[in-house]
Amino acid sequence: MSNAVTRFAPSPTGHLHIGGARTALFCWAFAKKLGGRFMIRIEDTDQARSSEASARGILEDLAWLGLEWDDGPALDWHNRTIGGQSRDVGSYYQSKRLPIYNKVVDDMIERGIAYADFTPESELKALRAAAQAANQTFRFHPPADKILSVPHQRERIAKGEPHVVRFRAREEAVSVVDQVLGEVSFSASEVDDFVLRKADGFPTYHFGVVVDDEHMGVTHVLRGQEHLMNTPKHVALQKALGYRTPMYAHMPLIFNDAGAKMSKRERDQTARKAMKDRNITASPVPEIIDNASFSAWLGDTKRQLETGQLEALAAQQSLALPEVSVDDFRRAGYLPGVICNFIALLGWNPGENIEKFDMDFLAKNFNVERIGKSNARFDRKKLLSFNADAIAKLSDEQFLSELRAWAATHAPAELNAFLAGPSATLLAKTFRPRTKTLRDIIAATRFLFTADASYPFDRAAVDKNLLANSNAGLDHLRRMAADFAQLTDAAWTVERLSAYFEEVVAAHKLANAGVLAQPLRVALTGTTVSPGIAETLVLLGRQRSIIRIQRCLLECKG
RNA sequence: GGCCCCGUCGUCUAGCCUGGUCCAGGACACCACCCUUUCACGGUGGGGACAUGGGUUCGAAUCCCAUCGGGGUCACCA
Repeated sequence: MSNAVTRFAPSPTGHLHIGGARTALFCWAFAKKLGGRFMIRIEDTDQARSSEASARGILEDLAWLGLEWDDGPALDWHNRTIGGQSRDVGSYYQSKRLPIYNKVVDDMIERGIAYADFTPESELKALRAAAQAANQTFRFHPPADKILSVPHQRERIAKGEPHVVRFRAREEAVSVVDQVLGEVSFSASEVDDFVLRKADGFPTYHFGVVVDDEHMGVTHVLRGQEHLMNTPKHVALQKALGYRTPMYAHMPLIFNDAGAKMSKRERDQTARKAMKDRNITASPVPEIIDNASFSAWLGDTKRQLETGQLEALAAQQSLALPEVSVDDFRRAGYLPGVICNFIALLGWNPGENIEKFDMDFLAKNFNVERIGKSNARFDRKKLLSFNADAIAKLSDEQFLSELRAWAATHAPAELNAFLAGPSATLLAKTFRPRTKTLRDIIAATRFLFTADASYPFDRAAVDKNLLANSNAGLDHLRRMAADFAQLTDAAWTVERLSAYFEEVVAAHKLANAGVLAQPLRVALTGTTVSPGIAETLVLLGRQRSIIRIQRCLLECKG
C-alpha cells in the first residue's frame, strides 16, 4: 500500500475523448501498480458549457472501460455503486467547492499575493490586440504601484464592482522535473498575473486544480502534454501558497491522420466536407436538423452538431465518421478491454515485444519510465485488427453475451429478437470469425431481416451463378428445391445439410460444393456473400429458404 | 511570432540512459502465394526506417553540436 493518489479531472462539456480516456487509464494503472488511490474530480467551473448529463456520461464511459475510481462521484453501475464519498475531502464537483476557493483567495489578497483587478474585458482585448500587432506576446503583469491597496480593493469589491482576482506573479524562473520529459525550465515571463477567480465567482482551471490537488492529497499528476505550459503556473501557485508540488508526468499527444491533436471537431469536419463535396446545401434530414441550423453549421467550421444529429446525417448519407470519443467506439462495437489495450500502447509499452494485454497486466506492470515522449498517430486499422483478434479469442458463449449486451442498446429490434431466439447460438458461432466490431453483425445479418418477398437480386450475381452455362445454376437450384421439400424440419441442421451437399457432389460428379453453394447463396440472399451455405440455410430456416428459392426460380429467368 | 516538447519501416514501436551482439527486432497496413463453398478467418513468404549535416570514437540508431521538419501552447476554456 502506498499513499499515492492520482486523479483524472475531466470537465463535463461533452463525451469522454479518447485522449482523456488514455489519461484516465494511465492514472488508474499508476495508482493500481502502487497500491494507491485513483480519484475522479469533475471540473465544472465553466458554467456555460458544463452539464450534469455530460458528467454522468463521462463517468459511465469510465466505468464501461473498467476504470473504476476509489474516490469521486458516485455512479450506479450494473447493480452496484462506484465511487462515493470515501475520503473526507469535500465534493468532487468543483462547482460545489466555491467556499474553499474563496477562503484561499481572500487569504491571498490579504497576503498581497493576489489582487482584485477591475480592468474591463474590452480593455484587455485591446491590449492583447495591440501586443499582437506589435508582434509581441501579451503578458498581464502591472508594476506594483499600479495595483490598488488591499483596503481599496476590499472597498470596491464590497460595492459589487465586477472584477477578477489575479495571481501576483513573482518574477522568477520555474524548473520542473517531469517524469517523462526530464527537467523542463521556463523563464520568469512564462507566468504572468493570470486569473484565479473569474468575474462570476468561479475559480479558473489553474486555481481549482492547484487548490484541489493539495486539499485532496494528489501526489502524482499524469496528464497530456498540452498541459506542459500550464505547469509553471501551477508550480508558481503552489510555491506561493506553500503547497507541495506533486510529481508531474506529461504524456505524448494522440494524433489524428492529419498529424494534429485528435479532436471532437473531426467528425463535424468530415461530415461538412462530405456535404460540400456532394453539393448538398439543404438538410438531408430536415426533421432532425432544420435547414437554418444546417446551413449555419455548413458555413461555420467551428460549429458542431449534436451527436444524434451528426449520426442521423451520417446514416442518411452513408458516411463513415471517425470515432473520437469513447462513446463513439462503444457504439461502433469495440470491446472495452481492446480500447484500453490499444490506447495504452499509444505512449506506453511494456517492452519485450508484448502488445496484447489486459487490465490486470497493466495494473501490475505500468510504470512512467516506459512512457514515450513522441506523439502517436491513432491508427484505426490497427485498433480494428486488435478488436477482431479479441473477438476471435472469445468463446461462442462469451461472444453471444457481449453481442446481446451491445445489441440491447445499439441494434434494431429484429436482431435483438433473433438473439433471444433458438438460433442465437448458431448465429454467434457463425459470425464470430467474420466480425471485427459488434456493429458488423448488423450489416452481415441484414439478409435475415429483409422480407422474403423484397430482398433484391444482384444482376451480375444472377448472371454469373444462375444463368451462365445454359442456366446450370438454375438447374441445380431446382433439384435442391425438390430435395429440400422432402426434408423434415428436424433434418434441417448444419451437419445434415453439409452431408447433403457432399452426397450431391459425389452423385453428380461435380467439381466442388461451390457449384451448389453459389447459386443457393444468390437465391437466398440475392448476393454472392454470406456465411457458410449450410449455416445460411439453417439461420434462415427451412420454410423461408424454400420460399426464397422458389421466388428466385420465378424471378431470375434468363 | 515568443516559449516548450518531439524526430527509428506508411503507422505504432523495441533498441538509445549503460556506444560494438543492429547491413536494426515486433505489430498493424500493403504485396504475392497457399487454403477455400462466396465473404471473412487461417498459413507461408516479401518489400519497407535510424530526418539531414558536422563532430567525438578503433567503432554511433545509440554521445555532442547545428540545421531542417512536426507538434503543443500563448483566455475571465479546461
